[in-house]
Amino acid sequence: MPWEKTFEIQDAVDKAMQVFWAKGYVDTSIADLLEATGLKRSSLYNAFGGKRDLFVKALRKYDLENSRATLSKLEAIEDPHQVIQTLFEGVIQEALTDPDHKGCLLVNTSLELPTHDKEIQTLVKTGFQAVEAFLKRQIELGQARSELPESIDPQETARALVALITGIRVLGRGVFEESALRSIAAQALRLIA
Amino acid sequence: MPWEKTFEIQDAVDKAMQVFWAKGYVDTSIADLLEATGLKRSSLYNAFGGKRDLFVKALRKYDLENSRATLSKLEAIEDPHQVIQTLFEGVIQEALTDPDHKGCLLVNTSLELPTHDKEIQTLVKTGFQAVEAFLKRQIELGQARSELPESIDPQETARALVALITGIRVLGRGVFEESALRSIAAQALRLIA
DNA sequence: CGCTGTTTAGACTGATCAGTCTAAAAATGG
DNA sequence: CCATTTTTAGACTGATCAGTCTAAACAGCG
Repeated sequence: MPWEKTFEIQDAVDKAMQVFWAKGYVDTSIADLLEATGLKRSSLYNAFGGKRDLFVKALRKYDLENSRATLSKLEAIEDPHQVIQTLFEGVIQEALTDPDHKGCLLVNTSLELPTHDKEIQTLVKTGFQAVEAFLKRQIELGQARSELPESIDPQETARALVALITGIRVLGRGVFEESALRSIAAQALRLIA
Repeated sequence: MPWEKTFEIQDAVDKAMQVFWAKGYVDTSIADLLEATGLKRSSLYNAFGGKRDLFVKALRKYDLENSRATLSKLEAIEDPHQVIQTLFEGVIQEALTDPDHKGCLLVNTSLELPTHDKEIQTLVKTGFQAVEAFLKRQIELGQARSELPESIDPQETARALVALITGIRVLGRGVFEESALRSIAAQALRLIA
């Protein structure tokens, strides 16, 4: 018990996350998870409770290490306008370069499990709220520094930007081409100009 | 064969559509469809080919009778600005009043079957393109009548509006409250002002 | 009424699913 | 090197899935 195997466990969650991300919750079978993690059936059920619990762990990991980590990195940029532009560029880059077109696990989950599970629902909700709050802060910061116009409403604009990112995430999975996605980003910048 | 039962068939497709819309493709079982349509197993497999074929029929019906029908109705309004505003109001109203938070079947499908099926993929894609083209036409019409500023790019703006609608459709399923959805609509109108 | 072809009723099939359980293996601490 | 505890291997369970098939009911038409 002092001796621990958290390394392998985190690695397994990461592998599981990739599968859930690519195939969605329902389409991912235990067999898929066993293959991806390399774990054996009993080990998986022993280490995590079952499919749902593993999914929650994977979703938490995604939220922390993909979503929020991205926001943290962006905070290093000083210019708020540049922060938002870079955020949209990153989302578009991900949509264009990912051969599997996985999109965003939080967005995908919000559509797949609309009412099913309270815990997951809350997780998704707070994930989105984090992005909204981040954008609102950046806009306010930009206004305080007179780099963004005072005329725009930070709260409302942040929400619209979240909607646009969500749109890119969904439409980027096969409906829109690169030029269309870039159009969205361009219009997003118009909202903060 | 002269004697026909197209009435009942269309009715069955409609019932099936409601189930697919509410539960998604994978979560809808044949048993669900039998219960909803009132058909018996053999009748369903006889009338339609199977689950996937029935889904395609349901999706086509949705595209025609929900999505495109809405656009047609909106075309009766003369003022393009009013058209777009009414469109957004309608989407928000649907999100707020539907107790099941079903969202939009085309949006839901675009996330559920990203790569699976060529025919469905195309169906979803053209559904979105219809909305984009509609919005582009309205913007151009508004510019021709000098009711909308010449400075905005009809194509780009139309795409951004599609992304915002998609965002509302996704976020309206449980992540955003009424005020947040209204913020998005307000910012959408800023894009055409 | 009786013949023909279609529709219904529902049992059945084989596959797959998530999750459990037992017994062997491995690793710990003494 | 032994005893205790955890981990692994994989057979097994019961449920559910989409889809098939046979036999009975039921049309239409002569």
